[in-house]
Amino acid sequence: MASSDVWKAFEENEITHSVAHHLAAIRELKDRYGYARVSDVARYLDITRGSASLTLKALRQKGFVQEDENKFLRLSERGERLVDLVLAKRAIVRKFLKDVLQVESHQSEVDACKVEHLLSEETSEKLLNFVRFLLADTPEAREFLDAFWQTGDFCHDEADCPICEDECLLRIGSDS
Amino acid sequence: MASSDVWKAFEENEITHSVAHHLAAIRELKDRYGYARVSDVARYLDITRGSASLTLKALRQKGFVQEDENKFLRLSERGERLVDLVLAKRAIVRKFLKDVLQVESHQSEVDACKVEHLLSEETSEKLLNFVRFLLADTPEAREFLDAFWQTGDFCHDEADCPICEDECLLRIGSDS
DNA sequence: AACGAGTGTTATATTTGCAAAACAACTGGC
DNA sequence: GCCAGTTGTTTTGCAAATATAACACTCGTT
Repeated sequence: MASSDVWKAFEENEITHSVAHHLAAIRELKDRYGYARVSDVARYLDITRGSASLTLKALRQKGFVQEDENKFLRLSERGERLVDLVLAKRAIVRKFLKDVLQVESHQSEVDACKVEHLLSEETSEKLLNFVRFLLADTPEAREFLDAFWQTGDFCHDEADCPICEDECLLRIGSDS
Repeated sequence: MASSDVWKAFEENEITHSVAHHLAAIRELKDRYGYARVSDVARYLDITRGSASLTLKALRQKGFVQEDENKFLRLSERGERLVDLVLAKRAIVRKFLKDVLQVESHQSEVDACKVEHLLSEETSEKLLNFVRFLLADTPEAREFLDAFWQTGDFCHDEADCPICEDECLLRIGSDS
């Protein structure tokens, strides 16, 4: 009666959504303006300096962030690697949602941002490969995508849907 | 300097991960054993009865769960609709990860479970359509999938990757 | 009638992420 | 040199989501 291991894995993520964005903020600010201080991160994320100060202190203690002699922040090696992974995942998902599924642009941003820090390496690598293959200019990919985009809604008929053997994926399509 | 609206949208979800699983537990327990009480939910989720009691009380007050004269729980109309959506999203994502991307089975479960309650309706509907189209037995889909699965790793060469115009999706593929 | 097991609730504590406010340190203009 | 503005920290408070522990109720057995 215990399928608890799966859902409890939710907690066991390397970082939280909040932390991911603090780290990404440092990356972005340094890229754009050449430096990132606590206040800059706070402004960028639209939180108070106090909050940012606390979160960033924790990140310093965990070794993701380091501080200049002049209070300038930078990512440690670990921090860089982590933010690389997170930003890559965000980009991959966004690309997939926007350019393949053709989800509306802003919604793609939001959805990608929500899941970026939750996907496993395996999933994101395979999704990356998939998107690359799909958007490469091979005949198979082109023909498939053309057919898909042309079709529009494919199947809202519960009876002869080729997927719904084991579970019904259809309630989401019909009402809601 | 404020791209804060996107990442803050993370908080504005209809339900939390925890709530999604409490509701799903009621659904599952009623399906399997015919009833669901606070204790059953707690056992199923491997949390204490106290926690389950509090969470379920909140869900009663929000109108997602109702209580029998004999302390038996059941989902309200709204609760049923909500859990339908969440379980549909979980199933869609799992299907995509497992049967298209060929992510390892348990990892598919975990990743699907992590994002199930975060995806927008638009994204999940479009993903559903996509998966249906992919797994339907049309020549375009078959040929495309065959080609994809046969290819294995597609492109780990940063130079001439057809996707990486605007952003580098490659760091995830090369090191890590 | 009493006892023990199972059940539900409540009281209290912890953690996380944020805000608000108070404070000290620095900076630049005058 | 001084005053205003900016910066970083700290303290305090809050809300959500858990946990633990203590308590009360019900029921079946003896």
